[in-house]
Amino acid sequence: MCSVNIQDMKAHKYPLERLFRALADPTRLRLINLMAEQEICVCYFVEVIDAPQPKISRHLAYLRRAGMVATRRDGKWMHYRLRIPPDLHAASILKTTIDALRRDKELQLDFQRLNKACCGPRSLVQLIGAPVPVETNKQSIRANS
Amino acid sequence: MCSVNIQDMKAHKYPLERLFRALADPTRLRLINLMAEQEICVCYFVEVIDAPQPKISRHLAYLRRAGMVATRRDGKWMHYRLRIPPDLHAASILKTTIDALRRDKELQLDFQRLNKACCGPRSLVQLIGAPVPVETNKQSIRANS
DNA sequence: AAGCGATATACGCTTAGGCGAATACGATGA
DNA sequence: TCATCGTATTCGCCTAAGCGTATATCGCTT
Repeated sequence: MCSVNIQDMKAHKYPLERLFRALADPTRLRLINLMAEQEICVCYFVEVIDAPQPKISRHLAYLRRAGMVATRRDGKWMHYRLRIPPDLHAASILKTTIDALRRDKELQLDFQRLNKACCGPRSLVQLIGAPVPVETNKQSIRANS
Repeated sequence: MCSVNIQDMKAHKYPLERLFRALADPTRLRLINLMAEQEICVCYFVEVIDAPQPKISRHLAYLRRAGMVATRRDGKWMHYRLRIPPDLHAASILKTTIDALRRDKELQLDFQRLNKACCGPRSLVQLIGAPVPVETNKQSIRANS
């Protein structure tokens, strides 16, 4: 269920290199920002980021190969959540990154769009019965803040 | 003297993206590790990392364009030092990165090679009168540790 | 001014990785 | 089992950026 295929991980010279490559893309930063608190369904990513679905899936696949997210299937829907890196330095870097993203005006709009898509009058939840995001990851990425 | 050409900086969507791209390369991580405590002359980078000089210069130029290093000319020699990012989150990420690099066995060897190149019996200092590295950056990147 | 040592840049090539469009896959429900 | 919906992957194209080699630039020294 939580597919994280070790074989898929590209071998980089230093462990942190993989983390930095994963973080070096604006779309992936937006995805990570949205997943910071909650497990999120792919359909919300597509709605909020307003990009072609294959683009979203490709970046999620990149994060999966980098070992940064875990997945959970729920019928037709696929949910993604952040994984806390086992390495303490990497975890610290990711946490600081998320804190920085939360302060970005533009990324705050993503949360607004997520709320609207999720709970608004014409939300996906009501229109097609999409699953409501749930706070998971109890030992959350922000638990130590 | 401290050339940091703002125009050169490539425009990325989010400020952190530039930082992550700069950190997403093994050679640049080695350079950053070596500069963590001291201003370093290019000739030592070439000696320690044991790579073609143009490769070193190119990666240093990348770091310069990303605003991560400052330079000081001393006759024929060019010294590079880390700049503390003005953004607090970026500074924190860089500091954590350096802490992580210091724990890497392979990168510790770089310091050993630096010591040998600098102070050993057949050191560059003695052979060609290369400048001795000096601890600069008094408000050092590690000052707040 | 000429020559040399230290460093920087230009050139051509190669690869990683981004994109849109098309298509494949997998689960559900008729 | 077949259609549909949500998601993933493939394809072809393009750009960023890595590399080695060659060459340019910049200070110093004579």
